[in-house]
Amino acid sequence: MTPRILDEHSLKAREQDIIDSTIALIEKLGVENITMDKVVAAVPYSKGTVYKHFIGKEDLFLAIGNQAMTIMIDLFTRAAQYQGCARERMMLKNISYLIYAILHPSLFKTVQCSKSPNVYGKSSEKRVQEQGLLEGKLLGTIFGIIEDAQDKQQLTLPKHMDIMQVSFNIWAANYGIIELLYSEDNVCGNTPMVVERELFNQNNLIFDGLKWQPLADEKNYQQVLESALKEVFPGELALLKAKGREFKFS
Amino acid sequence: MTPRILDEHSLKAREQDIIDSTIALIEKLGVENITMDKVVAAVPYSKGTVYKHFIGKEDLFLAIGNQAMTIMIDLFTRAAQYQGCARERMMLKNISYLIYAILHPSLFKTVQCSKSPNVYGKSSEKRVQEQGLLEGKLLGTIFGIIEDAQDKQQLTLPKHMDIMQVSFNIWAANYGIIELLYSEDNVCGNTPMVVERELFNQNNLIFDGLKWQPLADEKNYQQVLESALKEVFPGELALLKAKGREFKFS
DNA sequence: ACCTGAACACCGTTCAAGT
DNA sequence: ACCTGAACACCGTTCAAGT
Repeated sequence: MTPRILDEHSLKAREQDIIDSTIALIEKLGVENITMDKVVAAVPYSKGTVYKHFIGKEDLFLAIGNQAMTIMIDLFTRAAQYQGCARERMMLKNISYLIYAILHPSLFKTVQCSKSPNVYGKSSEKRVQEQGLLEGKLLGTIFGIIEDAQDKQQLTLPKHMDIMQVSFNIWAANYGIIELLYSEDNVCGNTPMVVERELFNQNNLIFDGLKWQPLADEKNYQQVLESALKEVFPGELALLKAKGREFKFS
Repeated sequence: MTPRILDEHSLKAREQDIIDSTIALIEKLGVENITMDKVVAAVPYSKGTVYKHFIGKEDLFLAIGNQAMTIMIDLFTRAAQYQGCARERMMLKNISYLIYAILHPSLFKTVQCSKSPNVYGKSSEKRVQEQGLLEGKLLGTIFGIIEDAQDKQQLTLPKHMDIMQVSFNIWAANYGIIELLYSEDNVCGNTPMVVERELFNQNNLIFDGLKWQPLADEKNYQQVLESALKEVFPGELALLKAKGREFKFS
C-alpha cells in the first residue's frame, strides 16, 4: 500500500471544512461553549488531524477571525465603489461594518473573544501573518475614500494629522459604537440606543469636525444613505429585514 | 464550642482580601493564566470559602471589574471638578480614562476579558447590580460636564440628539481609541500611533463637530490640558513618569 | 506518510466529613 | 455555623500504535 501524499488543494479544503463546521457549531452553541471535543465530533476527522491544521484552539479561532475579515473586506470594497461623494461612501462603508456584525453574530462574537490577551501568542505564525495581510486590505479601502475626498477638495486633513491618523480615528469611533451597543441591552440610562442611529450621528460629528464637505446640514445624508444602501447592499438588506431589522437613521 | 457567626464587616474584609490577592496574582501571571487553584493557594482560605464569596471564576473577575470602576469614578470626579471650561474638563476626563488604563494594566485587561460573552450570565445578581450602580455614577460625571456647557451657552445639542446620546457617542469614541491602541503594537501602517495624541485629536474632532465652544483653533487646548493634568493628577503623572511615559498631545 | 483515539495533565466546581 | 480539601467531571493537547 503506497500511502497517498496529500496535495495542497485537498489539505486546504479540509482546513476550510473544519473552519466552516466550527462556525456552524458556534452558531448553535455559542463561542463560550465550544470545545475541541465537540469540534472533532462535528467533523469527519480525528483529533490528531484537527491538531495538524490548527496548533490549538486559539489558532482555530483566529482562523475564523480571518474568515470574518474577508467578509468585511468584501462589504467595504463594495461600499467604496459606490457612485456618490466621498463622505457618503465613507459613511456607507462604516454602516457596512454594522451590517456585517448583525448578519454574522457568531463571527462577530468570535472575533471579540479572539481579541483577549495572548491568542496571538498561542496562534501559528502563518495565521498571524495572514491576519496582517487582511488588515492591510481593509485599511486600503478607507485610504482610497479619503484620498478621493482630498483630490476632489472636499476634505483637507487637519494640521498635524496624516491620512493614517484620520483613518484610524474614524475607524476607532465606529468600532467603539458597535462594540458597546452590540451586545449590551441597547439602553443607556433612559434613552434607548439604536445602534445605526448612533453610528450615523457619530460619523456626522466627526466628519463635520473634519470640515468634510458637504457638511451634515448641507446635504440630506439620511435620505442619500438609505438609497445607497438599497443599491449596494440589496441582498444584505433583505437578510436584515428577515431578521426583523430595518435601518432608520433618525 | 459555640461557632462564631461572622459579622458582615469581617466577611467584607475577607472578600476584599481575595479580590486584592487575585489582582496581585494577575499582575504577576497575566489574566490568561489565573486558575482558581492558584487563587486559593495565594490566599489563607480554602476553596470552599472562596466559592462562598464568588459563585465562580467569572463572578470573581466581575468583582475585579467593579473595583476598576471605582478607580475610574474617582479619576473622573476629580477631572470634572477642575476649574476650567467644560470642553477642557471633558477632555481631561477622557484623558483620565487613559491614565487609568496605563496605571492599572492588569485591571484594564481583566475588564476586557470580562466583556466576553456570558460572564454576566455566570455572575451573581448582586455583583451585576453593583456594576449597574457604578455605571450610573460614571455617567453622572459626564452628564454634569455637558449640562454645565449648556448652561454656559458653550454647547447646544444637535437636533435629534439628547444629552444621553451625546454622552454615549463621546464615550464610545474614546473607548474605541484606547481599546484599539492599548494592547496592539501601536503602529498602524507606517505611522506610529501615540494613544494620547490620537485621543486628543479624536476629542477635538467630535467637539468641533458639536460646535462646542471654544473651538480647537480658538484655544490652545494642548497647553491648557498639560497644566490641568499637572494640577489635577500630579500623583498619577509621577507614576506615569516612573513608567517612562509622558503625555504630549502633538 | 498519514491518521487515530486512548491517555495525560490540568482546571472549575461540589459536597461529605470535620470542628 | 462554618470551613476544608479530596473527589469529580470536563477539557485541551500529545503521542504510541496502526495502516
